[in-house]
Amino acid sequence: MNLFSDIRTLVTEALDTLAAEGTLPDGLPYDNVTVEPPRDPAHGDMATNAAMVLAKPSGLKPRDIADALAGKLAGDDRIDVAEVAGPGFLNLRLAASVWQGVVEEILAEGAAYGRSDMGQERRVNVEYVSANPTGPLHVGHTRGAVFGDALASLLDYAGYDVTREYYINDGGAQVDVLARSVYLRYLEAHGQEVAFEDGTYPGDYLIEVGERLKQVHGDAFVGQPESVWLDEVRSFATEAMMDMIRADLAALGVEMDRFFSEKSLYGTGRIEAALDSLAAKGLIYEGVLEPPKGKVPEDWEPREQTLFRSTAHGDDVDRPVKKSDGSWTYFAPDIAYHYDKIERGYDELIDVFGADHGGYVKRMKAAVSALSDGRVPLDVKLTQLVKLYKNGEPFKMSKRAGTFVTLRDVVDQVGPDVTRFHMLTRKNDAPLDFDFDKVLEQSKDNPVFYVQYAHARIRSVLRKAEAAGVSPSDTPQLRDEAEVAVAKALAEWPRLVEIAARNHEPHRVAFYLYDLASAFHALWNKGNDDPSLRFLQEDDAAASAGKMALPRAVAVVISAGLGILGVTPVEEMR
RNA sequence: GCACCCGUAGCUCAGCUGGAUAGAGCGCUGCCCUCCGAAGGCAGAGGCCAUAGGUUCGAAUCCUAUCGGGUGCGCCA
Repeated sequence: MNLFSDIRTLVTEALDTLAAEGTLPDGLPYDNVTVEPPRDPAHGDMATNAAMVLAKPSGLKPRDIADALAGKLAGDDRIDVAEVAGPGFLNLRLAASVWQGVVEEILAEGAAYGRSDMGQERRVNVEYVSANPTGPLHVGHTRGAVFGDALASLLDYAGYDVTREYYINDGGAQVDVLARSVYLRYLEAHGQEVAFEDGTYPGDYLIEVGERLKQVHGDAFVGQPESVWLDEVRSFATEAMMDMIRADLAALGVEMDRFFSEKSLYGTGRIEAALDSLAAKGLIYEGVLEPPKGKVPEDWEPREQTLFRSTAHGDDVDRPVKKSDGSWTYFAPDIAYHYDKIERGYDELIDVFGADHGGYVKRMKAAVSALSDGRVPLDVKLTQLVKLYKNGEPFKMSKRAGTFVTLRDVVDQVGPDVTRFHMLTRKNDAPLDFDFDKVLEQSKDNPVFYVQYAHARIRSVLRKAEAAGVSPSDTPQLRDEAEVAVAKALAEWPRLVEIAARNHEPHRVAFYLYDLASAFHALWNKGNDDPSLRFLQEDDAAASAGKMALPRAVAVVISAGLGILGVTPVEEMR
């Protein structure tokens, strides 16, 4: 159930009636008719712009339409007052029974309240993290992981059929570098002195991998040329890194449905097939790119390459798919990968990248548009930088100095719940401050705490009620405006889910939960002054029973919201 | 030079498919705090929504230009 869409239906039905009666012309488009909460609560509970939107197509004055509409709506028992205001808004004040009904509905539906069928089971592939398998996940990956995972859950909640996917970049030169680095650690494990030159990964996390390589292969690779060991060491090392990455993700509570290997695209004709598909559409050609305007690279020289005519699908310049030596650019397997996703039948694709890959968006969209003939939309979400702080002081990261902060560092210090919630307290494309101390602070300005606290308070009250022998009623009595305000916040949840899902913006859920918690805490605080507003009515089990309904409904919605964010609601805060 | 993202209160940021008098937290000012669960509560001040045009009944939101910040820009992924 969604109160806003219910009322909108009421409005459009009233419009139909007016049309049938001849007050309005037939066949007016209702597409732009909205029913929203007005910004100013003094304007009522809901407002519709129907009269203004329909004024032009009907040739009538907005106020005349609004007056007629108000007359129709006033007859519905859900509407207390319908009044015309401003340029033609129709403000609706809903009956008290409506808000009571919302709470009853939530208690009846439980976790299903707020779920939407908006997605119509359309298949969506959300690709996120996709970090190179050359080391542990760092903070930047953490944000992408949290964002992608919450987005996937949100879409699932909104009725989509979601696949969570990780693209393993195990086909390029960087995994050769990884293999050589592990080989050095392997030699080290055999007691040799080694030097880590530029172009190798000196990280300590490879020491163990070198030792395990020794355990498996003994000294078989010692003193041997690269041609002997490279393939074996590369796959050994890549798998070791992916094991580590999977464990990192698990620590954060992220579980992928599928890991897709870039390497699996090579030597299998998959890349060729994808490019053939583009070639068949006349989008592949041999050509020479113009040098970039302004800042020309020093070693620039014109060169003929195999190019994808991405400009035909909205890109700024055409993009090379082959290097001058004939090997694929990194773009080629990416095209093949997205071709694969399209062939697997997804209705919609979402890629989550770090903001430093922003320059890659247009060509990827162009590729998907070309490969699917515009049928499959690709949305690319970029996650901005995470700035780390400790005690309010910027925390400098340096691989060299060993102060590199990994996902594991973060999760070990503050836990997965705090990490996840805090990472969603900003829009994905806004930079995020992450202070190791502040995110653990128990105060109102820490949304993580504030929302959890609301849930814990409710659970505490319910435990006390149970101990006092109160059997909670499903029928609330909402008398005070603070109680009604909470019910109104609850009524917004289904609508919020759809807005957040439509925009691919899970942070909206976090902000909503903060607002809901805020309304709940306000009611609680009011109970401090006015005992009649307390949930537990001393020595009055019957009164307490009725008071339990509202907080129970709040707990249901907070749990559902936190569930989307991947955060566990707590029972107590001690 | 070009592309993308951003520019909203002193600070950090929300702001729905365009909707009415633009919101929250911090900070600031004032009052309250013998309160189911302490990690406080209530109220107030504070804005040319970067700037200038345009679209329309209506623009923080859409379009154009300009200014400022960030990111990226053919053989790194």
